[in-house]
Formats: sequence, C-alpha cells, structure tokens
Amino acid sequence: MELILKDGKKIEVENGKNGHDVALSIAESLAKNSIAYKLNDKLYDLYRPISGDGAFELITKESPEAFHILNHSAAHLMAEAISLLFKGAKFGVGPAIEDGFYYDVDLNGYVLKEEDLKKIESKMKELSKKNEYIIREDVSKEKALELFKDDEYKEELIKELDPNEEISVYKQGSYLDLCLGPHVPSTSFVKFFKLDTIAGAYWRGDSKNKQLTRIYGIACFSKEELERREQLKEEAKKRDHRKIGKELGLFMMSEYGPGFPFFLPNGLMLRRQIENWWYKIHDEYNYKLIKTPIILSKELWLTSGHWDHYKENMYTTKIDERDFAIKPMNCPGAILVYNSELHSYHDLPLRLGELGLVHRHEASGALNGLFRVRCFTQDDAHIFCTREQLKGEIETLLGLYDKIYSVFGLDYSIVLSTKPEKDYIGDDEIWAESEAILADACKASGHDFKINPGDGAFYGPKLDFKLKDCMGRIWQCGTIQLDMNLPERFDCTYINSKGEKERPIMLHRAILGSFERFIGIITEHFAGAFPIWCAPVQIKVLPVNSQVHGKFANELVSKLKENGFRVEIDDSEEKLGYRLRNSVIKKIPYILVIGDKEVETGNVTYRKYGTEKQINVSLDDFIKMIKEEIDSKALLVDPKNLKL
RNA sequence: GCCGACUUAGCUUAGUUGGCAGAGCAACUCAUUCGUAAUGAGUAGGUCGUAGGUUCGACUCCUAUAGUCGGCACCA
Repeated sequence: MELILKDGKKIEVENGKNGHDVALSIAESLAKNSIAYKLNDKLYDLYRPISGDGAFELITKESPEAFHILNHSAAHLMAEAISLLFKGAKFGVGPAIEDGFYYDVDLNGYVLKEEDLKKIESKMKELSKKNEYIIREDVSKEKALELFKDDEYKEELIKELDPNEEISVYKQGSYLDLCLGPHVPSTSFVKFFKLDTIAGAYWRGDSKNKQLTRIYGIACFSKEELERREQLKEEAKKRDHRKIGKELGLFMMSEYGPGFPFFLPNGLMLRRQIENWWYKIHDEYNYKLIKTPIILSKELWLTSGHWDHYKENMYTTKIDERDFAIKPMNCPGAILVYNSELHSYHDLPLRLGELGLVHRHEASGALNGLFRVRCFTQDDAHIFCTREQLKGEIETLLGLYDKIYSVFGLDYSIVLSTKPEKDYIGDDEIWAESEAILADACKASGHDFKINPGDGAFYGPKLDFKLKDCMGRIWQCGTIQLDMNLPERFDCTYINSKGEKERPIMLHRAILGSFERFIGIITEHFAGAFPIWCAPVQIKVLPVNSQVHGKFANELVSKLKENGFRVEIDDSEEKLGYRLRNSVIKKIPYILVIGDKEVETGNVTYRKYGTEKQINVSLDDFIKMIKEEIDSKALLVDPKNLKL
C-alpha cells in the first residue's frame, strides 16, 4: 500500500513481518481519520491524514502531537496492566496531558502503594514486548453499553453520547477501552516510560463525586528523551523556591501560621528593592499611591457584595460588638478614597495605586510555598476614567506591563476573557464595547492575544497576563479587569463637562499579582541568582588574610557602602577557598578578593557570579561598572544557562 | 476541604522482624594564617511533630491531631 504525504512524497508499505496487520491498520486509519504509520526500521514515524483523499503528513516523533498520541497509548497500556493485576478494577478517564498521561481508576477501596507502581510498570513492559496490535472498532451505542456493562464510569460516559453515532472502542489483547483515539499501532511503541505519582482525583472533576485513584506517568520515544525529561524535573527541584528560600534566607513558614509567610532579612531586602522600584515607576506613570486599612466593617463588605459571595474565604472579627472583616481585596478601600471627595472630569483618569496586604482563607490543601498563601500583598491599582479615556488607559497599561516584565526577562502572553454565558451584570452593549476596546488596545500596541470566551468575571471582561519563566512554565500574574459592578454599588460619580453626574469606568489591575508569589516565581526563574539591582547582598569582600588585609578590606566596605551598595565582608579566619565557596553558594553577584596586590595598588579584583575569571580594575571603575549594572537592571546571568 | 505520602539535631539525612538513636554540613573550642568552590583535631547538640494507646520494652505497631509535600477540588 502506498501513502501520499503532504509534500507529494510517496511511501511504500513493505510486506514484512505482520504486513497484513499493518495494511489493515492503515486502511482503518484512512477510514476513521486516525493515524497511520510507516513500517520499516523507523517504526515510530507517525502520519496523520490531512484530507479525505488519502494524503498524509508526517508527525515527527519530536512533535507535541506524536508525544501526545504515544502517551495516550501509554495510558491504555497502563490500564491494561492494571486490569490484569487488579481484578475488578474500574476505569474512569485516561488522557494524555502536556507532560505525560494519567488514568483514573477505581480499585474497590484498595490503596495503591509505591511498590504497586513497579509491579504495574513490569506488567506494562511485558505487554509492550508482546506487541499487541491496537485495533479500532466502531460499535453501536447498545453494543458499547453491553461491552462496558461492568464499568459504571464508562457506562456513564457512553450514556451521554449521541445514540445515532457509532462509538469507537480500542482493543489491545484482552483490554478494551472506550476511546476516540488515535493511538500508536501496537503496544511495542510504548517502550520507554515511567509511572511517577499516585494521587486522588474526583470523578469528572467534581468534588461532590467519589474520588478515584489517579496514576501519573510519562512515555517517550527514546530512552534519552525520557532521561532528558527526568532531568528537567530534577532541575525544577533544584530551583524550588522553598529550597532556595531556605538556603538563601529569603523567607520561612511556621506551623503557628500555616500559609502566612515570614520574610527574612535577605528576602525582605529583595522585596524592598522591587517595592521601591514599583513605587518609583508608578510615580512616573502618574499614579496616586495610597494605603488602606486591613480591617473594615461588615457594612462595607455587604455593600461591595463580598460578604454575600466571598464570606467563606474571609477572616472576620468582632470589635466592640461590631462585625468586621479583614480585607480579601483592596477595591472597597480604594473606592472609599475615591468617594471621599467630589470629582470633576478634569481629575480623570484617576489612578489609585496600592501595595495592599490582603488575607484570604484558602483551603488548607491549596497552600503551596509562596505560590499559594493566606496573606499576600497585591500590587494593585484602581483606575477611574471616562469611557473615552478607556482605550488610551489600556494602551498605557500595556506599555507599563511590558516595561516591568522585561526587567526580569519574562516573556508573556495575553488572554482576553469575555462575557460569561449567564449570571453576569451590565448591559450587553457595554460588554461588547469594552471587550472591543480591550482587544483594540492590544492590537494597537502590537500585542497578540488569545480569547477565552465566557471566562470573564461576572462584573466585566478582563485581560490576563501569563508569564513564561526560563523553564517554560506558565504563571498567571498580571490582570486588567473592567468592573461594572462596584462603581454602581458604591455609587461612584464624577461631574462631566455639562455639570451632570456621571458614572466613571473602573479598572482593577495588578502587574506582579502578589509580591509573595512573584518572588517565588523569580526565585525559581533565576534559581536564586538575582540581578544585582535586587540581590539582597550585592558584593562580598574577602580579605586573603584578615590580619594583614582586614583593615584595608573594611575601609573598602565603607567606601562601597557610601556608594549605596549592599556589601558584606567575610574576614573570618578561614581559608580563602572556603569563604569563596560560601559566597558562591549564596549566589552573591560580585566577590572582591583583597590581598597584597590590592592593598599596594588600591585596585580591586572581582569575580562575577557564574564565571571564574578574576578581573583587576581600579576601585572607581568597579564602582562605575556596578552602578551602571544596577541602573540598567541588567540580568546577572542568563537564567537558562545556570549550573545548578 | 478530599485522596495519598511524609515529619529523626539549626540544615541534609541513616536507622533492617519492637531491644542503649548514627552520620555529613553548620555551631562552638584548639591548632593552622592560607590568592579563587570545603585545613585538621576535638566538643556540644535529640522527650524521633504533638497527644493518647498496645507492649516487660515503641523512632519502629495502633488511634487521634498538627504541619509539610504530590495531586484533586477551590482561586466571587
């Protein structure tokens, strides 16, 4: 049989071993819009039909799609192994995911152990060696219900399918699964894999349902690829902000305050640099900066609607017999500031910025280092403007976001979330108009964006900013949200040019999101090797012999401090190599070694983090260089090329 | 909150069927005074997360509880 590829190339299917099955499988694939494959020495080249006329294109094994198909088949292989090892096991769903696959299984109350994963893996290897063909079959709904009558989960899924459509099932050996496909042609494709974690997961993702046992794994086309992915995980572990935070003395947690982080001297120094810079930029962008109280009365939260909609997540208290709540958001405070005086259209846009400390009672199981905490500081702002000013405001904001993210070398993408299907407030017309304004502002400032239909908040559409760190992980940090709710509830107004009261447009926006989380993200992004402008300690001075060079070294420290640098000296009576190592481990940007040579000439010898070169320059040149590096907010090292 | 795992010195950790809790790093002391990733010797440091229980005897087994971690759900 001959396959025609997209580029016109033809491929002959050889009549080798199992030639019949191969032809059968390809014929099926053609008919069912599934995948076909090439039978020769490279068994794992996958093809997909690009039209109904038998043309195929190559999906290289490097492509995400091939990886996806392989992992989906690995999920089936695992399910087959489980069905053989655990009689009566029932199966939920088992899809491929971005970095592997999982299957949700019901083992009748049996608690799966780590050792069981090994057993399942061995069974999978055995089945892989058997090289069972993965055959697709289309059956009627009745037939499908009959086939899966012993599995209530599959049954439930089948019942929801269109009775007039045929239902596809995939079979390999004794194992049969309800599945859309596609799959690799036979089990031997799934050769390099690993099962890594066992977790609980609600059936159909609903916490009202029973929890099934979810087993996660990963499959690759080669041993090397599998090892590479394992290594990436190892690297991520080394960058873990909880580990680095401890090593560098950035922050700590205490069992006396689960989810409430403590900032340690180094962590606070880092944070102060970012805060100072944030304040400075917001002054430049004509924000009015405020600080509003953490505790405010119940009535305020009733007016804002938080008491009714968000009460479970709010910390409440009583003061002098009156109910209060600790703010979970800064908006009402900012609105009180806005409403504290009468505004004219000349005042707008009014940008009220606040580094606001909020508390939210997050579920205990949601807590995660600095990524998910119960108290955090949002880099918040509430912008009050007229309808006409909206587009310009958004464009300015997009420029501001660019400026801030680029300092950290973080790429980002924008997602526009639009009107929910139901339970939203505001006129459809205003929704449409503001969605268009958000989209236009992105386009006008040259930003691509994706649309997430129906994912807007009930009170307005929003732009979300997804940051990508050096390991390719995505973090949602920034957001710009239009709010049609609170200005109404709090009766915010301004006097327009005709002397009439008018309702301003209100935007919520945060760039970093929360300081805590953002510091967690950049700690992992930089693996603790922060750019010199925000590094807790910028320079470490090491006298070769503290008795001989200590005095000179201390004078040098004073001079550097006078220049505003964050400097420490290590004049302990240890060998230079030992003290040098300690400074490198702490990821201090510059190490100055002071010995006879330096004392004589007055020059300094520095070693920059990430290099081993010793560079001798005059003190003035060194100071000038560091100042430039701080002012330009240069990265210390390429975060991707760090030796960890 | 739910499922599961984990919790041993400041940190990283060993501890085999229940029988005196062991190490490396850090700290401290002494010697060493040294030019780019760990000088050597010694000292001290533990109610084995917490509270109960079983047992002649519990770090080890059981129950409860707290915290952490991996997921799920949540993130108006």
